[in-house]
Amino acid sequence: MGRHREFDLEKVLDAVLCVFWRKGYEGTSYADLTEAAGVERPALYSAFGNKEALFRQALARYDERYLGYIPEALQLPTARQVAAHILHKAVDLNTRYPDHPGCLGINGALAGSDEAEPVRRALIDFRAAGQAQLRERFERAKDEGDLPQAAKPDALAAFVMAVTHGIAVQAKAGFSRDMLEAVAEQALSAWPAGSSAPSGASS
Amino acid sequence: MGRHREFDLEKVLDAVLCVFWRKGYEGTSYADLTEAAGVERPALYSAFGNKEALFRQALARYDERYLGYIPEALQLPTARQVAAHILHKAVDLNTRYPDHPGCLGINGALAGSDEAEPVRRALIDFRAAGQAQLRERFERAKDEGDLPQAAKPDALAAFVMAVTHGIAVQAKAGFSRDMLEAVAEQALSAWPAGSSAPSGASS
DNA sequence: GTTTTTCCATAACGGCCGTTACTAAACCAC
DNA sequence: GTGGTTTAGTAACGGCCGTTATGGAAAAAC
Repeated sequence: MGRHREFDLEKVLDAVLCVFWRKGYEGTSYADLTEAAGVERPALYSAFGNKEALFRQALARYDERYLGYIPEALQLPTARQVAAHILHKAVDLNTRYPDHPGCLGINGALAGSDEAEPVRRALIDFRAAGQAQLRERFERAKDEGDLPQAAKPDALAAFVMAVTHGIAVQAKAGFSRDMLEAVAEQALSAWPAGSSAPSGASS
Repeated sequence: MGRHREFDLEKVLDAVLCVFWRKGYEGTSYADLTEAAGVERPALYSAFGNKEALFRQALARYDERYLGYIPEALQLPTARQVAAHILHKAVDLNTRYPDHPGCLGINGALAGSDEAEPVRRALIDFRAAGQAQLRERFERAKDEGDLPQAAKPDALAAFVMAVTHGIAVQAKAGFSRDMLEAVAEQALSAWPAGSSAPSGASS
């Protein structure tokens, strides 16, 4: 039934993802995308739909390829370890690729024209989902005595996310990995102590 | 000699500033600007120069009109008070105007097309200048014993800025003021204690 | 081998971008 | 009042945007 596709869908999506990561959603043009992917415009349209659909698929791939450390972190025994794991992995992710520093969720769309509002909304929801996972994990920690009864899981989750976002902003500004590690360490130095740690030592 | 300007330069700049604040640099078009300012395009060009020059003047006005709390904070007696003042005022600034939440420095340009790189650079320098002020202030605090000898002023300054940036990102995502206050408080809860506080109680 | 279906690529679409001639109007100096 | 000068507003510029119609090449079906 007809001609075969001549390019690798995943490779193209990876190339597209890197461009979005570096230039944001609105800052990326189809000229950028075709150059990076080695595929002409109509092929991108037929394979992924329009620009917004393409970005959403790139975001999903970003999640599965680069954000695996979050579910990883959520399974650690103590809340502090969860936070530490997320913060340090975020530092690493934000500085690992000099060609596209920072993270897609922050770089992609903070401000921009009205037309891109749905995409910004998608990114906000994306971050909110991660934060909700974190909050639930901290609620469990509170039940387990790993966080003190006075701890506010939603505030702690928001704090960890805020530091993560701040790190992303600074990574995009060119901060060194060491400096970002120091930021993460400082954020952790005030972590509330619970009455009992379920298992393992702190990271 | 010649015709008089029919509009108030400062009012126009304020209107322009609010648009940039809300939509970022690249996301703002001259159609947006003329509508908000009530002034036609050529008038903006003759009064402020091109779009980049206009943005830079808006940024300067943002500094003098909304970031006065930073020099204010730098004069407080203890480093912790400095950090607390900045964090809480940042929360306030980021949530005070529902029409343009977040802060101009973050909203303005995190990612975008290559053409806007000079503007992004200007914003990065802008933030770096603030961070350098903070670092110098913390170095003084270390000399005064207000911060422990082991404290790293540059890391502390980067941390305060990171939390500030994270708060800006979250404000733009619609977080409540209370939640952002909780984030700021959590950031402060780990503040390193010095051997002596020069004067006054902690905020 | 012909037909049919699918994909690739050139090229073009209308629309908005930032920027600027150009013309008319308003003001000062004389 | 007249001339010189600065501003205001209309309208247009070339260029890039995201998107798509179109025609030819390639592979499967018969």
